[in-house]
Amino acid sequence: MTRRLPEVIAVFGPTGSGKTSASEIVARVLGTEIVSADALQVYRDLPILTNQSGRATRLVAIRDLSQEFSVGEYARLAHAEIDELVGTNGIAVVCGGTGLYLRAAIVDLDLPPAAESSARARWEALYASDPDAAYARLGALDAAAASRVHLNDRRRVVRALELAEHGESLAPARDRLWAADTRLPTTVVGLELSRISLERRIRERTEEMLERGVVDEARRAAASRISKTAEKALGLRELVELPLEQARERLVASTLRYAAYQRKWMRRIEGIVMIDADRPPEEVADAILEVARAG
RNA sequence: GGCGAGGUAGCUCAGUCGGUAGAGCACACGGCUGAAAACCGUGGUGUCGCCGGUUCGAUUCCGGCCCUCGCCA
Repeated sequence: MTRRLPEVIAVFGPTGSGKTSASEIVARVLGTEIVSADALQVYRDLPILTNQSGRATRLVAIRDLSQEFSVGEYARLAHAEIDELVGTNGIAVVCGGTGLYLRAAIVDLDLPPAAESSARARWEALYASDPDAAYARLGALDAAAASRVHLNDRRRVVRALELAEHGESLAPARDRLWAADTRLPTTVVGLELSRISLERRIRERTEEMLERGVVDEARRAAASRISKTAEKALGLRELVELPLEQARERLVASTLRYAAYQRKWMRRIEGIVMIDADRPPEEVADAILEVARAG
């Protein structure tokens, strides 16, 4: 008899680390399903560009391109999916490359509420006309939040003002972003890969995307109404605007850059167990299961 | 071969009326609590094509050479 498994296995890693294939095997072995932690895979009209798996994965392809999406919304949905899987199968696999979303899935971030769009527009306007005044206003309303936010960080200054206006604060009561206290017993695994292997995989995958028709996908997306969150998908603009050769190189380069950013997240997460991902998915899956069983 | 334009950071380029140079992007590091594939902060990484001349001092002015691009042969 193996040791008791955690209720959540979270798999994090850079794009191209093979976390999806490995997680699919893990989920199948454990008789459960995957909850995605990816901010762009939520969009249903970008299956190729955002590397959506052909298999059913929760929280993938749930939004139209015209819709905004956010961590707050994601956190609620993810908790519901995880709780359901744990209820029926005893365990859930969370897999994704968006660091903040992965954290939001496994930790209770206790995010303050969303702002009304009229309030946001009002503060945006103030910031646009006079950033110093907006920042000074924040200092008066919520000094703690102001001290955490830089004057030039328009997005956060505006957000902090929205919250301060309603007696909420951007400065959290408890800092849980990096803390190890999870909602449920959780094992967090990080997939590691040398830069060389990563680059090779990203190049291969980019070729594959082109063969599968990303250019058309991007053209269709660009022609439709697209939200601020969806338009950030790497390569979307380049694939539409640049000649194929240039678009290909830019996509590879920006994906590599993104992978480096994801590595930063991996390093920050407390209690994460790193495993070598430079081997076949079956072996990676075995390694993940082993880590999970070891507690 | 002739004429013209150019050679400055990893890339694209600005600049120095002669006092060893700076932007954007890239890169590195850091931050982040409802846009996170987002947003923000800090950092210049350099034989200023090569050789010589003038000068206290040349990346800058002068001469020669090399290379790139364009036009004409």
